Amino acid sequence: MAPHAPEELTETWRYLVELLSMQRERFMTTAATLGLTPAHAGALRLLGQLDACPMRLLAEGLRCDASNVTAIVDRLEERGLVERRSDGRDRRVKLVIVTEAGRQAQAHLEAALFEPPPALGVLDDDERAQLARLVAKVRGALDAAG
Amino acid sequence: MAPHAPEELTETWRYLVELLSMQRERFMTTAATLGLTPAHAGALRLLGQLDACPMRLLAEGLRCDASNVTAIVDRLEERGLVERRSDGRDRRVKLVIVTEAGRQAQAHLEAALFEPPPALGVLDDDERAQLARLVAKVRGALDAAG
DNA sequence: TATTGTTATACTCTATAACTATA
DNA sequence: TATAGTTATAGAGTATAACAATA
Repeated sequence: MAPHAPEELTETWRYLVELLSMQRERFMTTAATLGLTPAHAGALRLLGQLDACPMRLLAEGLRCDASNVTAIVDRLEERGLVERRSDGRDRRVKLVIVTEAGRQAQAHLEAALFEPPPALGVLDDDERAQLARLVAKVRGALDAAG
Repeated sequence: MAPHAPEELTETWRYLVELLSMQRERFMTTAATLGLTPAHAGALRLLGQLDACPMRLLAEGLRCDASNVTAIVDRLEERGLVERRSDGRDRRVKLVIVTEAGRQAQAHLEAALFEPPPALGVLDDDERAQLARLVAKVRGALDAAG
């Protein structure tokens, strides 16, 4: 680790932060287009990682109280994006299932979040490879640090 | 512009987005440490760019209704981070002035937002220069696009 | 008449506590 | 007794409308 960050790196990082801020706005715009608040969009996105998710688990993932999840899933269900289904083994738990329409909404949200911004198109093949290598190296350090 | 983003770039961008997410948490943690909600912290940060900011202008910067700014500035004033002062020329407007304590809080928030994460320390001088060049190029395209 | 900041008010989001049905 | 989901309710955040002072 460097003792303290060099000026040059600070400036570079600042631009990256600005670039990524625009990405966040893109996500919120996409969510609004789908008629979803950021919270609802976040829930739907989280559901993309599990086939059938108990309400309780969803609350944990969203880092909010379980009582809120009821309203959030209500809303998503009204829009036909998810369905509630009983769990066969434990009749207390309700599983949230993403519908086909929900899958499409998820795809839009994922694209808004993770699709590289057009500005990256100015990089040529070599530069893209360079950038990929640098980011991979940083990521390696990140994973090692936990 | 590339016709569509190559897979390799998508993966690179995804890691960058993850890195920024951690940065956002760092900002919120710092805000909480200072006893500020994200909204209040954002207001204080915005005030760092102007010596004396009319309430109305602050509302624009925060992209919220002017009526909210009253409560936000009230809170910041209670904590001794800002002061309200009348404008000499137009007696309708009140200027928000950042106090010395406010300046210190601003510095903490700026650092949390823009200080490069420790993971970037794994890059050596050459790699830092490479990264700076690539990001500068992307930024150039971004500015050109508006 | 228009504008700045404020207040009153309503709607949303989120958290706590109490309730139900299961386990 | 403990747990999953729900409901009732209270607190913050944010928007609209009406108001007083000033332009």
